[in-house]
Amino acid sequence: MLKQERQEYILHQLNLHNKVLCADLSSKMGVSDDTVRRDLQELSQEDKLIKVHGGALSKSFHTAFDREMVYNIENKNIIAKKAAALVQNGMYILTSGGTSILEFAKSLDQQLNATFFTCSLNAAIEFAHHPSIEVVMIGDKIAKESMLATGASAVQAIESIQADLCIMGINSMDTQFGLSENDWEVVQIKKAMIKASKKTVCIGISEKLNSQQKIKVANLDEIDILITELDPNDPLLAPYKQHGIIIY
Amino acid sequence: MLKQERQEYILHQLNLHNKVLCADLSSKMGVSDDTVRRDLQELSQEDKLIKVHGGALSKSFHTAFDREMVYNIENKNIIAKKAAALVQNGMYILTSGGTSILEFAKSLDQQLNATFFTCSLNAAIEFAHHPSIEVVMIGDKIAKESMLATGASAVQAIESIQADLCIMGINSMDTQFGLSENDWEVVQIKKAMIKASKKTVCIGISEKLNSQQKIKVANLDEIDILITELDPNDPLLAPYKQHGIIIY
DNA sequence: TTCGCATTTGCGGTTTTTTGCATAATTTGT
DNA sequence: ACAAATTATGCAAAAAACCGCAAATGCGAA
Repeated sequence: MLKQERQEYILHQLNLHNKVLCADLSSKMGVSDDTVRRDLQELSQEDKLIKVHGGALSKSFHTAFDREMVYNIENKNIIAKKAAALVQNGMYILTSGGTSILEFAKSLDQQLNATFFTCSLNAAIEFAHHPSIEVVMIGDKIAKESMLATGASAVQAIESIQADLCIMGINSMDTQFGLSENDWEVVQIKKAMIKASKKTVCIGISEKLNSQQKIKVANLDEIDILITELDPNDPLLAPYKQHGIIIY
Repeated sequence: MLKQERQEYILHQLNLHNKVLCADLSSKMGVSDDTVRRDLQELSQEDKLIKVHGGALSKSFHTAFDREMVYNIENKNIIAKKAAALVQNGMYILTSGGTSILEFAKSLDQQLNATFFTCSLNAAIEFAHHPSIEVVMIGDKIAKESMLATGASAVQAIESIQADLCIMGINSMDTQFGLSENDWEVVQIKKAMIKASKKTVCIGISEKLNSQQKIKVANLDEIDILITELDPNDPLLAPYKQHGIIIY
């Protein structure tokens, strides 16, 4: 077994189990403990994993959080305020989940009277804190990573709604591929939401722009409005403007 | 189990329960008391927790000290553990919301494989933190005070379920009036849940016993099991036992 | 292919870390 | 104050990591 091969295998196992044991690896790969140790040491130096006595732990599980998180909250706040301005009394609004949406929920005018539909547990809670708006949770099996209700029943429920606005946090957007996601179930939900709304608003920090993921949610022509933290005239947004999307 | 893994597990448990017992940890993780003690000592030196006799306390919790709170949380923990013991692999379980249910969710065995249905946003989130159980959120209009989905659609959804167990936090219970609540919408949900389950388990601190509220949820004969923080032989529970309810 | 060179790998011996146990000391609750 | 439970301490065995070296392997060039 080649060195590269081994190291890829180690990282693969680490993604699967979040932990690997030196002894396991050496017997599985048919090499000596020392070799495994050296592999782990290298990978650790490359910052790919965390080496511990007896094996290694996945890095993603341990850290991975709250570095740029803090930085982005400011931007998300700018976005949230712009989005909140679009909401008017009496509207029926579908929303996805995600941190941008949570900020949006916090930014809503306290006098606002509107009805929000969402599949996201966290978003539902945030909306429910608001004094006057109505919140409808769309239920189904919960996808744990995203805390989103997904499945046929949720899609059906969404299909039975005629909303004025769909406010959607974006993961990836691109002039070629449009709006895309990595999770098939979530994609089904988002597609249904867009279909069920008169207008679709995408919100997200500009980092998410010009990137794509595996599964397409919608073409750009299905998107009506795009909100980022940038100035509407920022050149980064020009290509989207050319596709007929209104930028705020 | 690796050392770092153990320590992360300890901190995780501490976030969940605000308190851990040496003995609990050693049996859960399959290591000796001494090892756990040494782990706690290290974590304590790193300022990650506060070590006390018999276990450790969460740092954040210790600062905000509230006698009443602590007292009730301890009781709710006792209740939660008893309730968790009733759940077996493969079961379909309906649950209501409330703090007792949240504690119950935290106390579930990490290896458990079961499916939980709930109308409570908070409960759904808590269940979804569990590594292996399935969570189904039953959606509808959110009642803000209780963060519960209520309404005809939710009731219908519940009616289409055949659950093994219904675990219900109680607000008021009484030998005369049975189980009662103040919110009409919530009552509809709870009634539907009891009807949809083979067995109904009521959980709640003993304070809630021998009190009644405006609207009846169920007669005592519809309740199979009652769990409080008290010893099953406590005289306070005797009248309920006489009504054929099993006490844990 | 074959040769030479750099890298990689395995092994023996040593050091360090970790863990569990026994016993003594301490704390807790009654 | 006493009995039970919890903790500290010292110690020994096992596991893992480290070190240096020689053999093996991979790789590029002749």
